[in-house]
Amino acid sequence: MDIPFSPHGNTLINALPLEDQRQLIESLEPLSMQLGEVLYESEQLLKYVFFPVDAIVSLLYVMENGASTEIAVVGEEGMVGTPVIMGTNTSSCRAVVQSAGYGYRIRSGTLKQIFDRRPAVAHLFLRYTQALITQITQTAVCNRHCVLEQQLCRWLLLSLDRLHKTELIMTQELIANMLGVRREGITEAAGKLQKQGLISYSRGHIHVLNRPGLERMACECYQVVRQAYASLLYA
Amino acid sequence: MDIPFSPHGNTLINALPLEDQRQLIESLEPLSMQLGEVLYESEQLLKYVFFPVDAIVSLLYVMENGASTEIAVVGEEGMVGTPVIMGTNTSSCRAVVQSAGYGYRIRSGTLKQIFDRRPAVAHLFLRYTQALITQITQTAVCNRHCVLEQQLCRWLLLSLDRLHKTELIMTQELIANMLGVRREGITEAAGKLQKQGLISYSRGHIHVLNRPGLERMACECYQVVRQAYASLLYA
DNA sequence: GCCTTACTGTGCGCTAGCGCACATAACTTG
DNA sequence: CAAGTTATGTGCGCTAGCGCACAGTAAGGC
Repeated sequence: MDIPFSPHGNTLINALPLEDQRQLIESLEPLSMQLGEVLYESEQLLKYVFFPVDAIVSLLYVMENGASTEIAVVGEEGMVGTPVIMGTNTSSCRAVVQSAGYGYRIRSGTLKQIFDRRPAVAHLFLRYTQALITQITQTAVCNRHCVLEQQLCRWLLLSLDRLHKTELIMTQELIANMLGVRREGITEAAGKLQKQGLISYSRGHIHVLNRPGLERMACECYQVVRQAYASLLYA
Repeated sequence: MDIPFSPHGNTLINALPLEDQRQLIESLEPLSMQLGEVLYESEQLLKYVFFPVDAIVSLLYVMENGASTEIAVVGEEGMVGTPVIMGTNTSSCRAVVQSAGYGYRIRSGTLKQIFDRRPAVAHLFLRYTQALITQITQTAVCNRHCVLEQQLCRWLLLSLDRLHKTELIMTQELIANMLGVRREGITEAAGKLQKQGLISYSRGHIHVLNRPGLERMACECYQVVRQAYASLLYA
């Protein structure tokens, strides 16, 4: 396969000791992730674990009536399929590609073996999972207490952090599905942000014009999550 | 210490192979947990990990403005302080005793050592943490999409499952703080349940009269969590 | 037994977000 | 470039839950 990988690859993998990294890379398989692609379905056997490079993946819970909520978002800083290392072989969430790009995958069994035999891998991946838990926690809090406009800011910032670009390619419809709200609600909230000169919106293309402003507009939830990921690598 | 422990103790500990169990029990220290007691504060060093026996503990996130949300509830089926085994020494949540009772505690460092050296312990505790993640996930979903009355049912059922009694001792004020809603909202929702003969309420004492009815009234979120914990021990 | 304190019930105006129905407006495809 | 498709903007009535104010009412202390 001939895939134009980002020069930086996946942070989680890069942070491993060289020896462990080599062991892991041997079993990695590059793949391209299309917008909307479902990496795994809820309650389905997790055949692979994924490491995004320049793609973003959403962990989405879908209710019986079709209502959905994004529980967390994963990019180049993490992995998709943490239940595998936790010793479970299914997830209650669906994993959907939210921003197309590239990444790696590895067979669940292979990863679990490496995880069990290599303490440094176990240590780092568990710490990552803890950061993910913090993100899920803040999603729960934010869903309860923050107004839509703030939630949108948090969501945009989390996506920005994982894309390293100022342009996001996503429709309001898509964002609404992720946040579990009406599309019209996003139109309104995004309109306000645009009026304040923080973003510019046009048919599926969002340009972030003033990131610090966006951060000031977001609720505290964003900073909590950011902090959790920032401290991940320093211990 | 002479504490009247429940005959059954903590499920998580009981499920360990005898050898591992003995190792763990050596370092356990019994303690009584008072209603409202804070086992650990958010962002504070986790000195101990706790194993409730007949107490229930809430993991509570408190926002800057004082608004709170319960993220998960832990009883005799689990442990309080999972971040320790994940390799982090703080939590973004506060742990508060929601129903008084007894339990054990163990020094974080000691537990981490046992976790690192005993694969069976690691395996079980990680599986538990995954079930906890499912609970947090459903909290996020429920906060977004379910009406208060359903959420109250879910919450009552989760508490019941951990108490093995039909009487809960908790005020509406307390429940409101846990769910992150107004006390008046609980008055109204509880009133409806009472009118339907599902519970009877009086000044801090809730009697569950019709558990199956309560389950039918709850949203799907409860069953998802229940299922996650049920399958925990069978693999 | 009285009095304080804690718990619960109720009413009322307000707001955020929902559901629905359209009206535009911009890409895309033939 | 016409036509269909997709994305966004807007309006309107509706509901759940909030914030506040206050009225009962049980429980426990002295």
